Amino acid sequence: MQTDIHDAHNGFGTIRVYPDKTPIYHQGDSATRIFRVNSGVVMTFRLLEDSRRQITGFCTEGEFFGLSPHGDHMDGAVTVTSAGIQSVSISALETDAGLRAQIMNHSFRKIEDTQNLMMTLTKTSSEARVAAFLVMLADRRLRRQGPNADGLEVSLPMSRLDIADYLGLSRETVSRRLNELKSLGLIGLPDTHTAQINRFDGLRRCAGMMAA
Amino acid sequence: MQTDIHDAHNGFGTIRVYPDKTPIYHQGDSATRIFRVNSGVVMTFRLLEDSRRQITGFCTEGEFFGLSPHGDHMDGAVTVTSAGIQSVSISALETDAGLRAQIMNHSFRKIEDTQNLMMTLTKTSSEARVAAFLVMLADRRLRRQGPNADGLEVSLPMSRLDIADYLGLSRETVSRRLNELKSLGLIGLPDTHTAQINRFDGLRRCAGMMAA
DNA sequence: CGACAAATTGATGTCAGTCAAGCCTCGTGG
DNA sequence: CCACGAGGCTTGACTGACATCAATTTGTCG
Repeated sequence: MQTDIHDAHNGFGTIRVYPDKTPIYHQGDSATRIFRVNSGVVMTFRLLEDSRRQITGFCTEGEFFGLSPHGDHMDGAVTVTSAGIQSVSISALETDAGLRAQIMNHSFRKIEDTQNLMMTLTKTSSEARVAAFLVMLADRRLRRQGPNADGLEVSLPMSRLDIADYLGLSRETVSRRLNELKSLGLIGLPDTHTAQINRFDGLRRCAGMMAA
Repeated sequence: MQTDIHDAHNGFGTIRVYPDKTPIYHQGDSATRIFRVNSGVVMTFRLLEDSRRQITGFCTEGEFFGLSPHGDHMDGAVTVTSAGIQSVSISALETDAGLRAQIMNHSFRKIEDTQNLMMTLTKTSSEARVAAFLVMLADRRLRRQGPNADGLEVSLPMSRLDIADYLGLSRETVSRRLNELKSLGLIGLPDTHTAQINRFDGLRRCAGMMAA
């Protein structure tokens, strides 16, 4: 029996690997499947008429995306890096109680995450937002790796513009604030797509709240 | 048999009427019940350490609130006006499939609403936000009443500060933009807590996008 | 190695926040 | 019935943070 990726199953429907910058689905497409990131990074985003963009999330291993209330996707999804993605037909929700519970749990968490993001975007300075972004990535990595906080390197596979569209800033401001955090000694930037966390506590404090 | 409000049932647990400005639950409380607005207006909000506040929603007739992923409420809830509120134990989710479906549907819609709010807060001018807020209230009313768009009066039971904390603005800016929309002829303000929609299309256009 | 895209850096403008003062409304008590 | 007071709303002047525009520099991929 050949292992056609379209037919490969491991308890959550078909599995497939996509190269980076590949659209998984488009905003407005009818939603027939539910997706889960197996490896790599996927970002979801919403577009406005005038081509403005809000990135609604960066999904990594284990996270679901593509959940839609009615027929249509309210966001689009694209791989940031090469990514392994599992998917299952939406109809599986009706039969599989375990999956349903998992999705429900994920939905609640998603609401919380979205509200957290909203708080960050509306109540904090550009510096705090960039710091919060780095803290989020670092936390995510720490959850999977050991708790060696300081000295940790996190990868930033997305472009500055992607970060900007996630944080509601301009790409210039993202650049400025990153270099500001660097000159404060909180982080290092060995190369454009890597950040080194020097003082995690300081970064957290920065993310929490910062008047100026 | 006496109709103790605590024991009154109509298919969705107990019913109770609260006066205005009454807390229903507090942020951080353990979540044991799910709520549904029967009449009146309830607002949910999240607080930050330094007493900043983000209002996450104004709930009216038929809307659920108080859904929490884990044990604790991630937001607080207060009545804006006098309000009739139904509630049911969270354990009913396990037994009642219909309720579960309803809640699930609501959760998806909530994610969408929250993302929409986020778009509004991060991508639009203060004028557009205030216009969008009025459009939302008007739409909500139109869904229940006839489709006589223009001339419609919507009530603003919440304070200017509440609106500001919903839209991520200062109370002064809310005030300024409301009066601006008034002098543009799009709305009328017969009194502080009432807005009259004069040109609904214009208001929509304003809400959609506005450079200046 | 060369060309194009992305990122940085600098200069300037603008929108909304803050501070401060005045107004209007409503409830209270004389 | 009216005077007073308190809280919420409005209006104005000023400030500041981030966007925008523009020019380099750096990075990447053929």
